[in-house]
Amino acid sequence: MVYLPASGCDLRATLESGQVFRWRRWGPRGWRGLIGTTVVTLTQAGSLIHVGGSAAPAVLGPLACRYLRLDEDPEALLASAELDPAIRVALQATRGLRIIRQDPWECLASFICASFNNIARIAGMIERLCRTYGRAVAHRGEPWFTFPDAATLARADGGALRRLGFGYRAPYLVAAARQVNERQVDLAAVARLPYEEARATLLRLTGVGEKVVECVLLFGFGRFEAFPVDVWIGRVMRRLYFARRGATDRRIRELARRRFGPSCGLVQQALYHTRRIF
DNA sequence: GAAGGGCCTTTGAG
DNA sequence: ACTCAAAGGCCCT
Repeated sequence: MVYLPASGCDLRATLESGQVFRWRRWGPRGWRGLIGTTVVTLTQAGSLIHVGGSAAPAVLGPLACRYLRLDEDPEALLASAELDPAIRVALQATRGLRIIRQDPWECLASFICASFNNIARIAGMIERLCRTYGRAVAHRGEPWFTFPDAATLARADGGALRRLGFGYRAPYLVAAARQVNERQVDLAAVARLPYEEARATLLRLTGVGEKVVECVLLFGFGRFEAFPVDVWIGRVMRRLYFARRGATDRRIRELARRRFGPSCGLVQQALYHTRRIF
């Protein structure tokens, strides 16, 4: 077990803001889940974060630090943004919310499942996906399951996924897994591309459209220029900046990019989580 | 090339 | 039991 300085990170806001779907409450201030193949328990202890799990302390510390982005200061990004009062309120209400560094493939697959869906159901779907196709990792006598890799899901049967409750997303997920597995879209290469090229490349994936691609760029590739516009972000942004005028999601995203610059992703997640907690 | 509409599966929550 | 809405994408005008 290890203690890390929280550096302002609030675990609840970070883990329960809809960027990840696999963490479960563990005790009064804790969450348990997996980072890669390691079972990890994170506990908020004031200005410290306690890290336990199925690996040596020397591994757990850096793993959690990187995952929670404790090595970065979000305030630095916000310094150059144009923040009106409504945005400041959202940032204040969700203070401590970090953008997690997720595995690109897990993030991609998760957000393909997220389309026209709700978070409770997404979590259930992903849990069944991992139990069915993931690898069992024993931790203190309990089995936990890793997120299945692209090669495994590329061999999965669409019908089987439908029976797991994936609905019309089942064929999307299998198709995307094949594209990734066959390197039609090389995620490692995408990580090195400039934003616009990375975006265009990811959009070739089945089941990835204008909204999901922004989520993957933000949560999976750490591109803070991304600004996912879902139904809720669309509503609040239209109310704030497009009074009595209809605005397409594209226009909203473009306004956000101009206004919030490199902190787009942070502002978006603050707005999104604000409507979830109120 | 941009924008709008119909259709698609399932289920958690009220 | 019934209804509603959900971190949308695809395909066609």
